[in-house]
This record gives sequence, structure tokens and C-alpha cells, in this order.
Amino acid sequence: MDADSSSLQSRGTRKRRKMQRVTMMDVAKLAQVSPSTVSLYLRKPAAVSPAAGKEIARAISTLGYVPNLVAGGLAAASSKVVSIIVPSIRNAFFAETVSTLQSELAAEGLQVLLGHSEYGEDQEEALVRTALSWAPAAVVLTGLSHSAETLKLLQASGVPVVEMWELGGKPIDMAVGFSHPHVGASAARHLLSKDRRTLAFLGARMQEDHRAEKRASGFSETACTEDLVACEIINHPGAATVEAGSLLLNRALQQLPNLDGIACSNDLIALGALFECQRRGIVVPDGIAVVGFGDLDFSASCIPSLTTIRPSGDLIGREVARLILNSIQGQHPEGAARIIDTGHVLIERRST
Amino acid sequence: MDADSSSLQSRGTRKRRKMQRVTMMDVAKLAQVSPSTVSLYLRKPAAVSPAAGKEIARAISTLGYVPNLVAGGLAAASSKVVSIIVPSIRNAFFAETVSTLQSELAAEGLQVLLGHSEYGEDQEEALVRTALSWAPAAVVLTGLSHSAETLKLLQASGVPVVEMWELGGKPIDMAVGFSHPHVGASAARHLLSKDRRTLAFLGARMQEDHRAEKRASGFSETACTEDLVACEIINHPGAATVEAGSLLLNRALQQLPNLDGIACSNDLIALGALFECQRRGIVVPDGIAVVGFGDLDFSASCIPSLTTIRPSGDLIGREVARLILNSIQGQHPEGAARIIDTGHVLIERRST
DNA sequence: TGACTTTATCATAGCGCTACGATTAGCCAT
DNA sequence: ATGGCTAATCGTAGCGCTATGATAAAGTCA
Repeated sequence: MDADSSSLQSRGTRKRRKMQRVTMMDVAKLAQVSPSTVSLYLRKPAAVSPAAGKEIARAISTLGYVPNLVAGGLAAASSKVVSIIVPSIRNAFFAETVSTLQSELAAEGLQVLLGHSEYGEDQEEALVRTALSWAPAAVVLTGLSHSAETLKLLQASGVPVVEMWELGGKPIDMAVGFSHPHVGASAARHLLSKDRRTLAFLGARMQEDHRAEKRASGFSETACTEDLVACEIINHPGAATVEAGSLLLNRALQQLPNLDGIACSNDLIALGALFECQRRGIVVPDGIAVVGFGDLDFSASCIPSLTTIRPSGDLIGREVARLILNSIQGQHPEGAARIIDTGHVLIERRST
Repeated sequence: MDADSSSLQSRGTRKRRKMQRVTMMDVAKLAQVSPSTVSLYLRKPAAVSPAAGKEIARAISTLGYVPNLVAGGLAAASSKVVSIIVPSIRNAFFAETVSTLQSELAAEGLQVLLGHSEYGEDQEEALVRTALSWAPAAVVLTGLSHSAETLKLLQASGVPVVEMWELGGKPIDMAVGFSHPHVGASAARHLLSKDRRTLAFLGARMQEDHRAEKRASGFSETACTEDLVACEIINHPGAATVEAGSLLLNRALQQLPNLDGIACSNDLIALGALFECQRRGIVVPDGIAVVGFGDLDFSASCIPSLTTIRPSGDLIGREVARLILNSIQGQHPEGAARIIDTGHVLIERRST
């Protein structure tokens, strides 16, 4: 029999590898209070006496205690994590929203668990599944189209859900965004007001990006007035890049040699179109007027400066954060308050 | 006394709100095996008999069981989470790396916990602190400069750490990146080889962005050859944007009217400079040659196409993922294998 | 003064899972 | 048969914390 190795333990029962992490217990011992008081202090400092609080704070700092949120999450049956799922984080739109959201949530002690679905519903479903494994405080999704299974999972979980960047359908729980058809309509109206009658909508990846596709259909519906000469929707199967913009403009000109106005589903595409016009010697806006979408970094500074529609990814991020924070604090919004329209603004510049 | 409310409980002892979540126990019961077998099946399916495995799989799907990673993380003393801290996710460089990293890690069942420090060491420290609260499988930081406390925290935690996007100092644990002074040097050599002798380096936010600052100093050191006429480093305190590029070029021309070559700390700045040249009627590269950094989306398509240095955020992401995966599988790299130089490539286009 | 609040603190039962060691079944060599 | 192996399965003690109700101490009021 093992003579001394088990002397500390009453019997030779198996023992787990004891982490040598500083625990709340250690803090409690040093501060001469019970663990519950430490826990209470950490969650609502006002509820413990100033004397005890000071003692605990000292103990925490001398021991370098870092609370274990995993244990806390398990005990509280909900973790301080918000899971955000976007199609792509490389996309400047979503990068902006995620960035804002992260800042706002971090200020309230919430972490962001990030996933990107690459515009695939199956991928999204897998991400939602793992997200729920973390018992998150909330889940943020992009858009209103999700697989049936995703809906089921989320509904069953009872976790607050915010769908962002799209409005116009029935959200699972809450939604923050704007109407994409309306964006397309605004672009069309603007071009029509500039007396353009041979129009094209240049989009990328519209087989997967339903929101871009909705902007396109909103565009063509509104463009169809009596004296319209032509209106084409042209799609690039790959990602929305500057290069795609050049290609798309070329294709548009093949189909419509008299093209005089284009709307793009993304400012990157618009920039590519602008470059292609420059290469071909087409003057913007005299020859072709260009409307973009996104109001990205460069849109105000390019030549000519780009007329574009700003969706305000920033504002969306802030509103999503607000809804989440309210939900967590037990003030889950009801009825119409669960849907927030952040609208869009057309910013007229030199390209139209 | 409460007559019937406690009838189900043996005595009036306090009871916790029982989550009605489907647990591993439920699966075990339905599959007629013990919980340990279910756990084993989930972690290494090969270790249980095919018959039992099939039974368990069926139970999981009929119950819609979703494992609770929080509980798992607590029991295993390490969660399936990798914490990534970047200065800014709006920055296309980091967006690319994070995106790749997320994909690679997700493939191995790891989640990404994201934070951004806004180039602040204190913010970074706070993020590291929360990150460690999750007992992450690994922590990824940007750059090699961190607060003393951050270092202490990380060292004490024993968690694998990867520092990315910079090389040239002593990493905490592992590092993937490249030398920023070398990037600056490459740009300088390239401009010198094009017979440019009045040079400027245009950078943004260099008081905080140490890596940009290192590119600048690498540039000016290498540029200082005998027949150099002048070399200025010009900084814009705000973010690296296209507009900043225009402003910076103007300031450069004020200081050096005969300017004939510029290197920019970011392609966005280079694009702004390009636009400003166009506005002023300066022909690129005849009047001024322009070198960028980043090889962003638009760099190949703008007019003229931009000579730039590609750091490959993609490759960095992949290598970081590889190091992390190895570490987790117990093959923590040793010695030189802990530092990976992803290098940089100068891509010559029409702007030089 | 004693009954009743209020406030501060405490003791402890889980949260759902993994890891450890124990146990059992199945198989072969003696 | 018996013993010695492996392979498959099981039982259960924690992981570190929070929530719950209990308890003790300090006020409050009739």
C-alpha cells in the first residue's frame, strides 16, 4: 500500500489534478470572509459592507485573482458571452458593426464570440449550434433568412436573438436594420431624378447574398417607369471587390451601350466601375452616373467623389447592443420595440 | 407550512431552479449506457463499440442534445476557446487574419473570442484579463509590445500565447509575423532603384501603431544613402484612411516641393495620395512614385495600379492556427520552431 | 422590553461535464 | 478449468462558482 503519498487524503480514493489557480476560496480565506461574500462583492459591490469590501479588494489584488467565468457561467446557467454570426468579417460593413458592438458590450462586461458563415445557411446552423453550447447571453445573426433547424434551435434555447442588417420579415425575436428594397428604390429614384433612363444594377454574389439581391429588385421595380429605356441587373458570382466592379461595368456596357446610370450593391464595386470609366475615357457623371452603397472609407475622397447610400453599420451595432443589454437586464422589449429601423441616407456627391 | 409545494422534494431543503435543458444524462438514459460512455463517445467516438455508438447517436438526435461547453470547460479545466486580441477589426489587415484564423480554428471545434484594443496597452491588458477568465485554449495577441502586467498575467496563466504581425523581439511564447523595419527597407530600396532621391514616408497613427512606426524607421534608415536629397517621415494622428492619404501628400509637398517618391504605411493612404496626385495633375509614377503596404482589395485595380508590399494576413492566420493546434495537441513547439517568419513580398505595379 | 424588520454574512447544494480509477466481459494461452 | 490480458463500460468526485435560503447582528417601533 502507498504509505505516505496518500497520507493527506483520508483514503486512497482517486484525486483530480488540482489546478493551482487562485480561486475565490483563496481570496475569501485571505480576506477573512466566506466565499459567498466574495462572490457577492464581485457581482454587487454595494451589497457588502465597505470594510469587508476593502479587505476583499486587497486580497484580490495581492493574490492576483482572476475570476473563472467558465465556472460562473455554469453556476449561473448563462455565460457573459454574446455570440455574433456575420457572413464575413472581411466585409467592411460587418467589420464596422462588429467593432462597435464589441466595444459597447465589453463596456458592460460581455465578451464577443465571433463566427462567420460565408453566406451559407448550413454553416450558419453549425455556428448557431456551437454558439448555443456556450449558453450565451444573446445571439446576434445577420439577416432574416435562416435554416429551419436554426430557427428551431434558437427558439428552443430561449436565448435572446437579434437579427441585424435587414428588415421586412418576421424576426425570430428582435431585429435592427433597414429595408434593402428601399435602398434600391432610393438609388433608382436618384438616378431617374438625374434624367438617366438606361440603367444597370451591378451586384456581386447575389445568389447567396439575399440582401444585395433585394436591393437589386427594389432598384429595378422602382426604375420601371414609363419612359425608362432599359434596366438590367448584372451579377458577379464572386466577392464584391473593386475588380468585380470593373468587370461588371464592362458587361453592363456590352449589354447596354447607351448606359447612363448605374447603382452598385457595394462601394467597392462602384469604385471599380469608376476606375473602369476612367480607363475607357467615360466621364462620370456626364457619361454615366454612379451610385454606390456603404459609404466606405474612400467614398468621399475618390475621383469623382461617390454618391452613395449610407446604411450606418455603426448605428446598427449600437442599437443591437442596447437591445441585448436591455434583454439581459430583464427588460426584454415587447411588440414594436423589438424592431428598430435604422434607415438609410443617400449622400449626394460628384458621381451623379 | 407549505403543504403540497414541497411534496416532490423529500424535505423543505432549498432547490435550485432546475434547467430543463437536455443533458448528457438524458442521452445516456435513452441510449441505455452510462453518462461516461456518452462523454467518451463525444470526445473519441472510436473508443466505444459501434453498437453503443449508434445507440448514442440516435439518442442525441432524437433529444436534440446540445453539449454544454461551459460545463465541459470547467470539468476539463480548459475551454475550447481561443481568444484573439487585435488593435482594430475595421483594419482590413486584421480582418483578414481573424477571418482565416476563425475558419481554421472552427474546423477543429474551437471558438474565437474577439477583442479589440484600439492600440491601447491598457485596453489590451483589460482584454487579456477577461480572456483568461475563460481559461482559453490559447491567446493570440497583436504585436510584441505589451504592458508589464499583461506579460505577468499571461505567464502566470500557462496558456499558449501567439503574438502575430510582428517579429524582431523576444516573444512571450510563440510568434508569427515579419519584420516591419525590413518592409520599410524594401520600400526604400525599391524607390532608390527607380532613381528617386527626394522621399517621404506617409504614416498614420504612428504614436500608437508601433509597427507602422517601425516601417517608417526602417524606411528612413535604408533611404539614407550618399546621394539622397531628402527623406521625411510624416505622420497623421488620426486613423489610416484615404482622406488621411490626401492630407499627408499635401503636407509632404509643402515640406518637399521636389518630392519624387513616397512610401505609405497602408494602401488606403497610398490610394489617397494617388487621388491627390490626380487632383493636382501630378502624374504617377513620372512625377511621384508611390509604394503602398497591404496589397488591399483595390490595389491591383486602381489607376495607376499600386506597387505595394504584401504581408499576407492570410498566411499569418494559417500559421497561427497551426501553432495553436499543435500546442493544444501537446506538441508545443520548441526553440526556433516557435517563431515563424512569414516575410513580405514587394509587388511591383504601375505606380513606381 | 420584546416583537419585528432590515442588513450583512454565511453554508452549501448543485450547474453539466470530464477524468480517474474500478469493474466487467471477452478471449487466449496454459 | 485457471489465470492473465485487453477492450469496453461504468461510478463518481470534483472543476470554481452562483443562487438560495438560513442565520446572525443591528435597528425600529410599540
